[in-house]
Amino acid sequence: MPIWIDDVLSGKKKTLETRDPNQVGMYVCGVTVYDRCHIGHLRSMLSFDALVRYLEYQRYQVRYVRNFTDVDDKIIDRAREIEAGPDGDWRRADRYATFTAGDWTLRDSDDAQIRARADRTDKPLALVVSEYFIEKFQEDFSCFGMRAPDVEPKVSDHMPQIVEYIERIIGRGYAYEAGGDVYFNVAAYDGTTHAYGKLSRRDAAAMIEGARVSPSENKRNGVDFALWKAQKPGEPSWPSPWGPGRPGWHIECSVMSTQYLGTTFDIHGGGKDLIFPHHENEIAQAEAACDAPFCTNWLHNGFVTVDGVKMSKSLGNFLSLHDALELALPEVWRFLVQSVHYQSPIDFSRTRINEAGERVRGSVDVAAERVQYFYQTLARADEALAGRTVNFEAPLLHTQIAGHLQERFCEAMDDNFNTAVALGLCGEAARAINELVSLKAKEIKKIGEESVAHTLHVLTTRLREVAGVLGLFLEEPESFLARFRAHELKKRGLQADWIEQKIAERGAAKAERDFARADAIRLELDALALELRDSPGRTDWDVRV
RNA sequence: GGCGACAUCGCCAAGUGGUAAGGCAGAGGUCUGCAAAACCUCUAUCAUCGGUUCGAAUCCGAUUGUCGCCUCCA
Repeated sequence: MPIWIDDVLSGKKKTLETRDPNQVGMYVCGVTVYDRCHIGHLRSMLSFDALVRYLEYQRYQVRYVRNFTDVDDKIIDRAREIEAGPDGDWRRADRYATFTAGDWTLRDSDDAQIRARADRTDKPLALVVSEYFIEKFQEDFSCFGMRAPDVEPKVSDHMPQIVEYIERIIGRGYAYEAGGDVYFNVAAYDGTTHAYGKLSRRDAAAMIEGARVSPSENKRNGVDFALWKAQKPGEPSWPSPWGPGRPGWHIECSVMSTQYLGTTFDIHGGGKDLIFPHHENEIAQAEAACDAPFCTNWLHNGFVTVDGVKMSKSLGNFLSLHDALELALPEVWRFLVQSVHYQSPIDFSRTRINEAGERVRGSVDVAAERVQYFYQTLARADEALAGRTVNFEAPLLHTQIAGHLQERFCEAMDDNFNTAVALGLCGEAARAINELVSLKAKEIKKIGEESVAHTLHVLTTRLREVAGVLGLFLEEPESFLARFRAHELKKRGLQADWIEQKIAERGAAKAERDFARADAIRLELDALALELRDSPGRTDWDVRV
């Protein structure tokens, strides 16, 4: 079955065609390492992680490249701020207006560590900054169990290639040197067989017409963009035919993607915000340098909004990965990301009380509850199946879902990676499992014990397989649920021992048929969002999200 | 100002020509000492208006509203 994708370049939904029918070359724009990552980065990484996993499930051999941009203006700015020290004027800049005390604590701690590292090396501070945040990236993302890229190239390791690439663009007449800078000549490029603006659907002529060149720049036209920037005092630099300097933003992705995937490759991904100018310029540079089509399929993930507003640096309303992990376990975030189609915005919210006084569940909390539900379901099924031999000849029940889960899952994923529908199917499977598990002995006898066991076995196996493609429900249920409880208790400052003791007291009261006292204890725990579940001979408890 | 996207049940969210997935919340039920969990049942004609079509949430036009890109951003 073909995979249909919504390709941004052609603007159409089309079948995924790859150069080699068995292989996919895929490049995803990683992060510029000047600060900690936030849940916008997470969303992007997880969206493309699901995509890679699904392609591999469909037996494609995927070569996955994700870069680090470790040479950039913002990194240099950060280095300057660190140099100025924690009491510098930079602290009062607008972009820090929304910083909380907690934000500053983390910030100061990062800066202090970077400074300490810089003291032990001769490297420019900016490179120490980027190395530090690459490490933090790896640390912060390690718990998500993402499929690791095959290559994670860094700009600083590719200077000769970048210089050579720029020389090629100049050689073909699409770029010019001016005062140690090199600029891409949009007018020259667009005037040929190329079309600048084809990805973002902009009219190059109008942009060239309307753009202004600021007096401080050496550009011939305002839309021209820097391929190489001459060194300014105090900046890290590398040698080049145009004098010491550093690459502009965009060029690194053209160079590194074509180096590792070939001049024409299959999939390019990134956040929607990168369409213009970043990806537009990547295409222009690559097609100017290589004279071959660049990437053939472009996919962009939607934004994360916070209470309906786009999360952005300038608004200061972003949630760092660090804070996100205090709120919820990695798998909950993964579930949240995949419960929404990758192109749609995801609104992140906490549970709140609205104007009408109603409790409105926040998206993270709903996701947490669903993940808990799935693991509880699997735990019940495992328990029901423990020590049983399955008769595969017994008639299958719930055939719509048990017999066709994989098929329907693939249908959903083939349709532009619709993980939202895919998770809906997982929910159907879980409901069927719960239905079977809660059957009474005589109902089971009536239906056929072997049929029930066979169906349960098929449902759990298929559910795990299919959800596993999305990176979900791979853990042992008991181990996940234990961590889940621990995490929730910690957030609320509760102790498991204390709860167990309360439950024991309630058990004693129940044994004496002192139901008033038992109910009082139940209510006390209920007020703390703790649920008790009585079953013959034992009382289980859980946290309500 | 230029360009683009979106508007689906109280909330979240799938659905790109064939008659509205799913989740949360709500109501009723099974179960239970009472509960909870789990399961069952119920709850929408898709912003408005007009058009194309045998047939539209899905295509076209207009209107209203929200948002995004054009400056850093996944």
